[in-house]
Amino acid sequence: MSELESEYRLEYFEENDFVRKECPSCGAHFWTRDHDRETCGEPPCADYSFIDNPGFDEAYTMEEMREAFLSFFEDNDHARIDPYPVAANRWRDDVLLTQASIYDFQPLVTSGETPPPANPLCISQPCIRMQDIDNVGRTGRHTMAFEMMAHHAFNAREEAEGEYAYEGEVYWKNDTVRYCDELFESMGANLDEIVYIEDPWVGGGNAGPAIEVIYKGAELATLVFMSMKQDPEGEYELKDGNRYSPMDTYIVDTGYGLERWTWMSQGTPTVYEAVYPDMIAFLKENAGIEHSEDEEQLIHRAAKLAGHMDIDEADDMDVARDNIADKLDVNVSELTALTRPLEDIYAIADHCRALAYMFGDGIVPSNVGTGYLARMVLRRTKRLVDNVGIDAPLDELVDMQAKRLDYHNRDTIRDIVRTEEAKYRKTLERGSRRIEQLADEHAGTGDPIPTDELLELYDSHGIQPDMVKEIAEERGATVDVPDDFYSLVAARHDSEQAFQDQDETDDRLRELPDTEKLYYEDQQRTEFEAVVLDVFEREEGYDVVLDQTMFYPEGGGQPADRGSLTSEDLTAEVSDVQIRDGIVLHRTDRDPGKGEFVRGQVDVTRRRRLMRHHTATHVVGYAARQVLGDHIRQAGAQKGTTSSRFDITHYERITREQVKEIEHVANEIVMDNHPVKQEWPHRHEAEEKHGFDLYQGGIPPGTNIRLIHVADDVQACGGTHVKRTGDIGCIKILNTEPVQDGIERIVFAAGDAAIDATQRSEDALYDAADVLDVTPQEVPDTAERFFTEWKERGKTIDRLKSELAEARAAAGGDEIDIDGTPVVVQRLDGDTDELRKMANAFVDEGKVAVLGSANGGSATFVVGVPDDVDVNAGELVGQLAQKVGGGGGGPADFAQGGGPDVDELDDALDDAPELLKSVLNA
RNA sequence: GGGCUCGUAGAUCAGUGGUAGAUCGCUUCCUUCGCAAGGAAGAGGCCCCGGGUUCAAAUCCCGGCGAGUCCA
Repeated sequence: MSELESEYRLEYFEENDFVRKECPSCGAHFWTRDHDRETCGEPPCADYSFIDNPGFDEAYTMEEMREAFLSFFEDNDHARIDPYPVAANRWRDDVLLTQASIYDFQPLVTSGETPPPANPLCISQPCIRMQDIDNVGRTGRHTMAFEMMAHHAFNAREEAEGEYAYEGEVYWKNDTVRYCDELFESMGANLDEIVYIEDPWVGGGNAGPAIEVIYKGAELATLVFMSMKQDPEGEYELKDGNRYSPMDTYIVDTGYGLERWTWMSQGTPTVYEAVYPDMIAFLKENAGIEHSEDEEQLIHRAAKLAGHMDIDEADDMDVARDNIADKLDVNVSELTALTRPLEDIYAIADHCRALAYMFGDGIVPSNVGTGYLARMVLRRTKRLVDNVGIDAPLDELVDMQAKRLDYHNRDTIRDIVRTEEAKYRKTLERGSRRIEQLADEHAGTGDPIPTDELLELYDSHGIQPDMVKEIAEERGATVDVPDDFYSLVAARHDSEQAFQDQDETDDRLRELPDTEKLYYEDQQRTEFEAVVLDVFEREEGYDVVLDQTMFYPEGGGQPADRGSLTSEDLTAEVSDVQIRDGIVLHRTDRDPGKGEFVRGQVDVTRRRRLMRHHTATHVVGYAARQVLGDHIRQAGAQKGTTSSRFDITHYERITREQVKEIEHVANEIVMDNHPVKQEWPHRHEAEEKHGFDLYQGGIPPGTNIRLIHVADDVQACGGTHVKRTGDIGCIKILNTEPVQDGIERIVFAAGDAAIDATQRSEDALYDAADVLDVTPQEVPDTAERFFTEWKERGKTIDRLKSELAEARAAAGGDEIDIDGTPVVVQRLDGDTDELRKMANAFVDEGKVAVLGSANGGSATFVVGVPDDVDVNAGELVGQLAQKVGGGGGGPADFAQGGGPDVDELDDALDDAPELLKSVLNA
């Protein structure tokens, strides 16, 4: 780290008479104007000194503080940028949630491939961090949801001119620190109390020097100077043990916590009271929490020490609590009783904000991805709400935050919360029953409920061990939750996933120029001429590279075109088309020859069908959004020639009624015959105009992107489309199915494929009608009638068999007497059911029944024995069945068996009296 | 995406290879002025679907469909 020391010797520090010091408590190096300062000033090396003693001239609300920050940087020539969604997986696939403002510009802007929306810029980016979830509410300063205010500058080294999407240096370290100082100054802060701690930053393959900004005990900002990338040959070894080397781009990445700044300006006991005063007041009142003057005092004093309550840093929460109680000279349990409900309330307000962000940005609860995170937060919040005794419905609490955040889809958000809450309630009900059952089993034994059971309850049924303890102990069972419970859960899941290697790039391929894509110029044309630039021999066939092509390569869920390439000498069939780094590869069965002129012919019928389905996909997506709500987003799509599937995010099953409505809306768009337009605007222009909903099928790289307009629907899309919606013909939804929790699949057909599909289902109906000999309209009623009749007949047959069995039994059989016991041995070819009924009938008359049958190619025996006769039916059947090459068994009073040797049946029955005799005598 | 659990009467669930069950609910009757409750009788099951193993599958095996849950 010492290698980085020079990185922090800034001219700005020198000019303003800062001194560099080492904290005697934690060893960190820091810069300060106060030459007498000793510690770094950050908890646990110091306490908060701004509670009840705000660090700024005025108290700001969160909204005011955001505006103050952004306008400060606007006045300093930064462009103000609108925030991005919290669902970062909408533009990158390496993370789920937006955790910092720099996430907005990774990876394309930070790497220099795409220009930033402005340079320099400022933003206030909503973020969600799940890592600190256990600290939320307790430390007074941690939140899961927060806004990271930031200013960024994207610099490129002068040597690298022209290689990146931005050039030269905007500003670097000195200006960044100066801005920070000036911002503090504009708020009326005491500059002598600001501490700049040296704290190198490493993460995500990048690194650089960084400075933590501490004021009155609170970390208010982090200034990161991202300038290095991971490199095994690099000259710097950083704290993660890896080596790093300088990059060509270097980026100012700052983070100013909006909530902390607001808190600092108000000096409330906790950050939560500063940022959600109304909601906290509401929750307190609803939960019936009131404090006396003395209690209020105590809470304030505890808050100043609460910086020590950090699960990561303090070894143990209880120790930290003890510490605080000790310093305040009060009883720990008293303090806990006072602060615990407050901590829950703070967490609820924070969690509700996180949920509002998530659902507001279109995340749908699920068992995977961001949806799962949302579900976890919601369930946790629900537990807290119940715990602290708040009776307001959860959707109302979330709505309070959604309203404050000004989301326009509040009805959907509430609906999602209610649906999800109901699901959780069911899970809890199921869980309670399971626990009660388990508790009753173990209550008498004196042993605690086994840990395995606890693990399964949690892992397979989502039941918290706390809940098991609570319910089970009420029923007199003991529960020991092991301390390492969650690591035991983790142990059940340890399976490594293999990473796929990237296929090596072909050097010869890289030399070739990008293929000119004629299919974008005129999507209706299917014939073209081209020059063969190169031919690669593959295991099966050839990959042909042309200078230009009409063939659409597989992409965006649209399958590749097929067709042929014809030269003077031969015609090669094109069976597949792929694109690699801008070069289109045509897979053919013959080699047309490098340098040849060829005429390309795309399979027209196939292409037309694909185009219809592709445009139809946009239309169906738009219609689904109209019918189901704005949260609908594409979660995957695959176009085909006979049908296409389109996966959408939705929180419940799509009903039949909704399907019909979607179909109507979609076909109206078709009938209105809207033009389908394409354009290639600059990506920033497009984003500004249409927002992130543009990127339904993923984010394309590049400065300009292709937009497809279908009626009011706009999407970034690289596929081929029909000219007007009327060309689709018609759209028929064939099916909907759940792909995973929170994602529904719509299967549909367009154009002639829709007709084909409709005809197929009609055929099925007609065939069914034919079988039933009724009209198609009568099929449902008739089917129901038949099914009911069929069931009734089954019952009738059953009854008749019983009656028949009784009648036969009454008629008596070849009854013999063995040692005073009446025995009937009889062959009667019927099914097992009949034999059983007859055997029962004989037994009712006090007779032993030995019945045999040859039915369906095998021999069957049933033996019934009255209670007062000492014969083991199971054994007897076993012996009889052996004679026909099979086996059998059953309880002592009633048994069945059989075997394949039907011919031996009569002999076996003949032997029955003898066998019986020996069993009786035994 | 991966792991685990579960699909049996209207509901909740027993049933681990040998005659499909319990509780609640439902219907009818009795008791009651009426209700709650009680008593008696009864109806109600393609044991999720399709294969396989077996003399025999609700039960065991494989596949599918559906539900739940945990992890990334």
